Amino acid sequence: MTQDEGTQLAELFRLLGEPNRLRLVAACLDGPRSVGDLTEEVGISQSLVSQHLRLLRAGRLLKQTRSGRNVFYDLPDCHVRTMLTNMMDHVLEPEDHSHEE
Amino acid sequence: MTQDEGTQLAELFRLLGEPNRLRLVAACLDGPRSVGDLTEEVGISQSLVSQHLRLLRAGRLLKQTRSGRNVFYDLPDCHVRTMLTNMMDHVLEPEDHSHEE
DNA sequence: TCAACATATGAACACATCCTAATATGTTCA
DNA sequence: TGAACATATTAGGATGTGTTCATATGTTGA
Repeated sequence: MTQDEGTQLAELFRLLGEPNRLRLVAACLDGPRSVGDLTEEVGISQSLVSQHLRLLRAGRLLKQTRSGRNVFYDLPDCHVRTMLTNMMDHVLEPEDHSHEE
Repeated sequence: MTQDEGTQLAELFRLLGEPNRLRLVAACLDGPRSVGDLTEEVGISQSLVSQHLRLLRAGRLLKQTRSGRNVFYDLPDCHVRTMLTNMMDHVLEPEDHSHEE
């Protein structure tokens, strides 16, 4: 892992390292969600949702699509979707301690 | 993903979301490293290395083993190792944009 | 065009975080 | 025991981050 790769990778983790932001991303894993839906689902203020969505957009973890009055957020491509899904699965799967030292 | 799982998972990502810490963990993926080795490999002060190692220990991403004057850091079990290795692989693998919208 | 809705932005504050410098703790060997 | 080495801790300052409140922008339908 080069110095630069490390910095980029850390930036990705940093974005996912805030509970509200992680929930926003997780909520989009099953398909596009409007800001209103996300606000309700995550249970924080609309303003705060928007602030976090801006960061996630800037980090290319979510993309924005307007449809009428609503703006929908979704993962930008299948690579990111696969990566995040796998990361979630790995981290959330029940731990097997049988091989611990 | 429950509220609580989200918080725990975010905490893991937060720890990996700092470049120096991420490099410390990455440096341990190939096997135990002494604090001295890590200090040299990551290129930051010994004090700072220790500070970050403490956080990684607290978050159970690394475990500590003393051997004489040296203290070695290593991943605590194969689950964590597998998880981190996969995460690195996924994130660092060259992106395939052919299916982007 | 105007009101109502949906989302985004800007400013400000409290708090967390990273870092450095100095020092403490623990270990080995003479 | 004491000097030298290896690692950990503490305190402090600078900077960053999450949040709220107020307000701006963009969109629809009457």
